[in-house]
Amino acid sequence: MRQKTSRSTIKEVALAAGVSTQTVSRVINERPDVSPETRKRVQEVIDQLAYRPSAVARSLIRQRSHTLGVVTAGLKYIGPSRILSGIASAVEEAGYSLLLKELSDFDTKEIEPIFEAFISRHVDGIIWAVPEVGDNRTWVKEASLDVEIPLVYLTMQAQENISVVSVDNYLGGKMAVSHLLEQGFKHIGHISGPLDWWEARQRMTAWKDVLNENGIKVKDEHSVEGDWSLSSGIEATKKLLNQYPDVDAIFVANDQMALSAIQYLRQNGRRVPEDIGIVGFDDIPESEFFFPPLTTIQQDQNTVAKLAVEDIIKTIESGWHKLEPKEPQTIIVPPTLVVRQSSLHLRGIHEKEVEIK
Amino acid sequence: MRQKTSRSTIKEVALAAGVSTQTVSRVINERPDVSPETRKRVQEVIDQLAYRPSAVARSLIRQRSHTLGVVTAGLKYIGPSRILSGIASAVEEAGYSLLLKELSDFDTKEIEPIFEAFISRHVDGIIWAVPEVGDNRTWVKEASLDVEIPLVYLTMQAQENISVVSVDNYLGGKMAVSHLLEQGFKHIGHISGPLDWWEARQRMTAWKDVLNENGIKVKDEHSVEGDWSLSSGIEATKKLLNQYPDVDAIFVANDQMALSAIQYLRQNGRRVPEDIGIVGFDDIPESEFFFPPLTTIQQDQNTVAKLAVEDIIKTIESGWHKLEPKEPQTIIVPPTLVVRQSSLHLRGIHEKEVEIK
DNA sequence: CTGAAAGCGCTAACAC
DNA sequence: GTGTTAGCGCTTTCAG
Repeated sequence: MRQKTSRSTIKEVALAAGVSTQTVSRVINERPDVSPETRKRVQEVIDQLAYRPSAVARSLIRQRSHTLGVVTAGLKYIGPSRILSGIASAVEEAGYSLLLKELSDFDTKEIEPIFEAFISRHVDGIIWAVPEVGDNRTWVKEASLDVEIPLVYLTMQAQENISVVSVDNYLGGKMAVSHLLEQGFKHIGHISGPLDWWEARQRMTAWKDVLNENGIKVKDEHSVEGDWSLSSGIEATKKLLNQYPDVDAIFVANDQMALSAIQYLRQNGRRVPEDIGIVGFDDIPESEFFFPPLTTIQQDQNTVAKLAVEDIIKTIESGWHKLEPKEPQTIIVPPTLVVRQSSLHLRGIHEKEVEIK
Repeated sequence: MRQKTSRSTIKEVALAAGVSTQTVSRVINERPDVSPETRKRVQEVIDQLAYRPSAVARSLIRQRSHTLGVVTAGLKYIGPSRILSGIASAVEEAGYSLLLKELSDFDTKEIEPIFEAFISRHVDGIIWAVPEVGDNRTWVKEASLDVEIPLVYLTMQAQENISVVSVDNYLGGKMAVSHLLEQGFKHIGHISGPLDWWEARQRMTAWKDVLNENGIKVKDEHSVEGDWSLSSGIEATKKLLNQYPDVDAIFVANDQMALSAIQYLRQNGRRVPEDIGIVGFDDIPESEFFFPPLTTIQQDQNTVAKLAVEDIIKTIESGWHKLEPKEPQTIIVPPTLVVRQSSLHLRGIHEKEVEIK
């Protein structure tokens, strides 16, 4: 028969089992110093009353909530939700709960109240999984100064006194552009993300650096700024073709823009990869099934999430107190180049000849 | 100067302000019965010490946590994350916090521990935002029987004694197929989602019903089951063309499969929409920029999320107790047909002639 | 208007 | 082994 009245307390269990609350506490915490018979009797009562210890009361007395605060932004995009998914399962696995806050705007100033809510709920640690846009990093750093709680940042520029876990965007950019060069492309343009995003700047800098290292002059009109969206991919491509007519390959800062770029190019009589090679960034599910399939840089966001959770929990469980300065960790995860058809120039040339015949 | 020691308590504030903790409590709760001078003095101390009342202690004494438990699954897909995003902002707006659990598997049996964790943390209500797959609904219903907490289900079959907020999948399916008929298509096939999903069955049933109502015989080989993924869209299309050679239009149960279907058709020399019309379901961002742009059914998941949150908070704040049987709410949100090029047969015929000339 | 006392559900520290 | 006492940080009586 089910217990349908309100949640039962340790007192009620104690009463029903004829022991003190302390003994019940010992049983539910699996302490050794309880006689087998007592334990059994208490356990039976617990099962019968469907008693569940109150995590709230425990948090109060233990000054530990076994809860992590997680801040995200842009959940409607695929990247942030994949990260959150990774965080959620890692947190779960570690036996913690997850208190979620979503920032409605990337560079919002509602950072204070978020920290306050977390503190007031006694979270044991905070994971800041908001992309670095504009100077939101500065605000967070500011706001986090009087937070005496372990804090890890995701996808943010590594810096002193701050623990960061991130994919190596710069390396990814280098891999993409080097690959295009190896394929024999000579005039490699770039469609960047919004340049107030740190990730976008990293990818763009990598593009410039690789070209420079290979003795290729980079001019301003060789790149166009997009905003990550499909529609901006079309606009940017149009503009780039215009201001850089010689372009024979484009490193596009994310897959969505790359996909719409390909679409636009094909509709305008440019073949991919024969006329123009394309490399994207992210490896979204669509990329593999596009025509032509998109060469791209794969970010292992699951690993990033796991590492961040592991790191913060290690800090928590080591009993770190803000008083001692902590040694911040910087973990950079390398991305992977996934080669598909959209960038295969060498082979593309042959296909071209065959088709033309 | 910043306060760098550990969190301050109401006691410390009281001491520093020379009043009792009770008075401090009155100030932070904005009770009227405090003299202006006292209030001011206390407020100053609060600001100076950066005092934040402990939500944990409050939850304990008030037996209300101002926290909602939310369960999702499949966060790596775009649909669930959009819903979660809507939930998160609605919850925030209502002044609640959000405790998140992700089910690793749609038909997992780890439901019990999730409820237990929520109960133990004294959540005021639970939002079950996991798609109905297989008989997971039954398990949840089972597990929720002894949960004396307001509970709302998202995207689930409406039923007795359960509050449900959902998009009208059946209506969406009808809109899609009716639209294709109006466009003059005669042989409308269907690529469904996995049929252990309730949503997939709803959409499929609608397809059948509309055809039947219009005197069209539906045979088994007129539909193929996919699994929502891009790759399954290709497989399913191949199979459908094979077993239903006359097919001149396809209602595809989600946009991802629709996109890869279009891709496959075009690569195999079938023009969309001239030879085959396509309608999808979901309206993902890509659909608008595809070639041809995809006609689809738009689900307003944000509205669904908002309604669910509003409903549960209303129940909570009405002081509902499980003892009284509650009158469950069923809210069905209608979807919208978004017409783009992929389904325009009437116009398509003219274009065809023009092109051929 | 303000304070003292009691207690939310649990556990730590000590007694027995 | 088990019970008693005290108290986590706050709010709710109820006096004054």
